[in-house]
Amino acid sequence: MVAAATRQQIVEAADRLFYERGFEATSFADIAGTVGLSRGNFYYHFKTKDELLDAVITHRLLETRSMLDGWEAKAEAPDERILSFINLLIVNQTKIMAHGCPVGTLCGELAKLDHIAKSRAAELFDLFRHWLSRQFSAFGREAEADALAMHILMRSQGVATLAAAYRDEIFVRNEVENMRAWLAAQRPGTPVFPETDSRQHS
Amino acid sequence: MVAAATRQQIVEAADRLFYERGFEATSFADIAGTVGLSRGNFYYHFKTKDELLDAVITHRLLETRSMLDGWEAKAEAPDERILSFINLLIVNQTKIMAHGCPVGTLCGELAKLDHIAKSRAAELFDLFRHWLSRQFSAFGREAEADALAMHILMRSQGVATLAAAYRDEIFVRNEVENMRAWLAAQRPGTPVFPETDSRQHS
DNA sequence: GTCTATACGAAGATAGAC
DNA sequence: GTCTATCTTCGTATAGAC
Repeated sequence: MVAAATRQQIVEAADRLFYERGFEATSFADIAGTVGLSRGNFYYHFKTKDELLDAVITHRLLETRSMLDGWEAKAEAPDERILSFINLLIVNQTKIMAHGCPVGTLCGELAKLDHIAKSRAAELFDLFRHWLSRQFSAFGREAEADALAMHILMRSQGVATLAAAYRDEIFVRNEVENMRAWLAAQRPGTPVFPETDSRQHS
Repeated sequence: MVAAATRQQIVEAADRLFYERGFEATSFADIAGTVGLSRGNFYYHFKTKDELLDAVITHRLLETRSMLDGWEAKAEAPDERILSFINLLIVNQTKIMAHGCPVGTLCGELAKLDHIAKSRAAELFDLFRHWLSRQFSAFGREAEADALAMHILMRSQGVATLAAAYRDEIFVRNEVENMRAWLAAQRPGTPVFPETDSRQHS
């Protein structure tokens, strides 16, 4: 096996296991076992666990960028693009109910460990934040674009956390519907009454 | 030292360290060092780490119940009581920006570890959920009380996660303000327009 | 590039003296 | 009830053969 290919396999296995079990709880032996490598050979590719974590974060950053590019290519309208973000909670529902949001849980774990890579993991949030912010600007909400981006990011994090705690599909569907309604109400010039009701529905 | 007092000291130290560093990352040596005990003596009080975790969760459940009772005693009006919950994000802002929400992060970690105590930790969420639900019922929103409770719980989790990732006080204040506005809009009979605007403000 | 063998330290847990 | 000493397991990391 070519080194680059093996390395890639390791990164992808680590990516999955870090998400499913957490960074600290995943051992080199777990990853080596998944890939079908010996523990010894592992160190030919990654000298330390932190180096591997860095590669995993880089991998996630690339994948995230590619996903955001895909959403941009798929729709011209900024609100349709933002809907792609909201729909991620549905698309990844099963995984999220089992393991939470990959970004939120990694950042949370690294914060508690006071890990050097904490700020790099937060770049994953930044990717979403700034992409969303650009969409809200294009939506005609330049002045509040960043706050709106943070708001919807906040909601997706809250939904993911409670989805994992309760494994409740109906809750997820409800909140996704609330997010869609909220988004519709953000359109400039939309009459606030009576179509958009800030009152929550069950 | 009386056994019960030492035990209580251990539980409180573990409670703090589990919150600050996480359950797995906290060793018996850390806790013993904090309390000023030898590692050996530790096992006189708790035979396993899981037993200690159980005691910590029990302790948190008691403290949470007592806090909720306090909020009920302090205000008759259900919306004022719910405001106490929202204000928790401000009262505990410093800790939350450093370590996230104690409930959300513990549930998240135990979920990844697939730990037996996961469901017990989720009882902490249940305490808030059902208390909030009762307040929304008293507020005149019986039919949607549980969904409203989940919604505000979701928001507080999302705010806590992003607060820890960005350590941004202004974001927290903004979102707390949004939560208050949302709550005001939940009062039955409140005109939706023009006072309550579902549009987000920066 | 991959393997086996092994060093080293950390952490959970136990035994037995005081 | 608290201590010291010790056992065991596991996980990171290294050395060196193939």
